[in-house]
This record gives sequence, structure tokens and C-alpha cells, in this order.
Amino acid sequence: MSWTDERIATLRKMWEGGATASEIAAELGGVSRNAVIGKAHRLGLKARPSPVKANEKKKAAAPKKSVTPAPKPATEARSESGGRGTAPAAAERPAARPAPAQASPAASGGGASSTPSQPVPNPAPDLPKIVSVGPGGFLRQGPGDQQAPIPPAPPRRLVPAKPSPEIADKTSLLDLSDKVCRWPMGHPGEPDFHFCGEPVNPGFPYCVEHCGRAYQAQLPRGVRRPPPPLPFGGPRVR
DNA sequence: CCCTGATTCGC
DNA sequence: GCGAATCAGG
Repeated sequence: MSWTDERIATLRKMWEGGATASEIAAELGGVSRNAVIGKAHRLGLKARPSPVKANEKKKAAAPKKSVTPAPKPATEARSESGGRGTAPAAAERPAARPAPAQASPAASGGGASSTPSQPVPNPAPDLPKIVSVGPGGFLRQGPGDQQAPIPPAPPRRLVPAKPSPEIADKTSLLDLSDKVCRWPMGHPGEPDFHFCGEPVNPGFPYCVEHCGRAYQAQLPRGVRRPPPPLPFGGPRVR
């Protein structure tokens, strides 16, 4: 599986949104958690609460893999991608993951989506920002923080090329704005993946219909909810 | 044990 | 560039 533009875009989005590498790998499919991390680093985006790097002092002795590997007990069988059946359901995470407010260095030179400054002041700068990853691996936002994640509306006419004629009239990742519904249709990486694109329910990132899907009232325990959410596009076929 | 991200290094 | 192997903290 290669890193297409779409897959990289999904990786970027989810990574910056605070999704774990495992979740991203599960969403993308065909790649391991390590691959996601490695790619993220190669893309220049990193800096995220790392359990290992939490307490870093100044400089530690570099543990290098020398040419003379120490005799290690044969504790092999590290299964990565196929081993543990980590639930791919990133959608129904009960607790939202706090997104660390980080200054993106934007190391990529030709990066098209560089957002150096935030023109719109955050109405509630003191409140902890809650960002969770919704179905399809895009960011689920609280109704309050509607600051434009994609501030400049991309010049539509200068888009280099349509990925495929199938989605020519559909809402692609580049077409997203805070005016259109961001509900994903299909799965990222699939040829006809697109977004809903209907006008949003004002104050929400989705249209009225998908707001009904995204924000569901908490029902008492034991109450059976007739249709299991069934995120979008149906179960993944893989 | 499980999870996490970081790093190294052979390919 | 890619990602498995490995490391290391929670």
C-alpha cells in the first residue's frame, strides 16, 4: 500500500486531530501503526504527548543498535499489523482526547495548507479544547468551536486535477469549509470517498441530517437503540 | 500485560 | 522513502 495524497491527507488530519497511530493505521488500512508513525515523522509532523518523551532531560546516552547485537533472549513474535485485533471503531470513543495546542512548524516547504496564524480569535481561549475523531477520521468538533479549521477557501478554479471523474461533482477534502457538511461518505482512500457537502446546520459542522447522527442523546442504560449507528457507507469491506 | 510514540536501520 | 524491530514510558 502506497502513500497516496489522500492517505497522507487523512494521516495528517487525524494525527493533528489527536488520533493515535493505531487508530490512524486502522482507518487507513493496509499499514501498521509503525508505518503511520514513521510516515508522520517523515512528513515533519510530530510533537505529540509521547509517553516516552514526557520527561526528557537534556541528553541521554544514545542507545544504538551496534553491529554486535547483545545476545538477546528469543522473545520474538512481535505481531504488528495483523496480530492484535484492535477495534477499528474510532468513532465511538467514549472520552474525547484533548488536542494539544501546538504550533505547527510547517516544515514542509511546498505545503499548500499552511496555517501560520489564526485570524479568528477563539471566543473561549480558556476552555480546554475537546477534539475527537469522528467516523472517517475527520475531526469532530464541539458546537462551540466553530473557528474555521480551513480558513482560506481554496481557490477552486486552480485545483490541479480531479482525482477521478466519479467524484467530480462531489465534495472532496479540498472542498470542505465551515459552510458545508463534513460527514464522510465512504472511506478515505477509496475511489469515491467524498463528503456530504450539504449546507451545514448553522453552528455545527454537519448538515441537519448528519447532526442527528453525530449528536445523539444519551439514552439510559439498557435502552435498546433501534438502529446501531452504522457510521457511514456501511461496514468496511476488506 | 496492555497501550502509547520515538528511534534506528536494513531494505 | 518505507516500515519492522526495538526501545521506553504510562
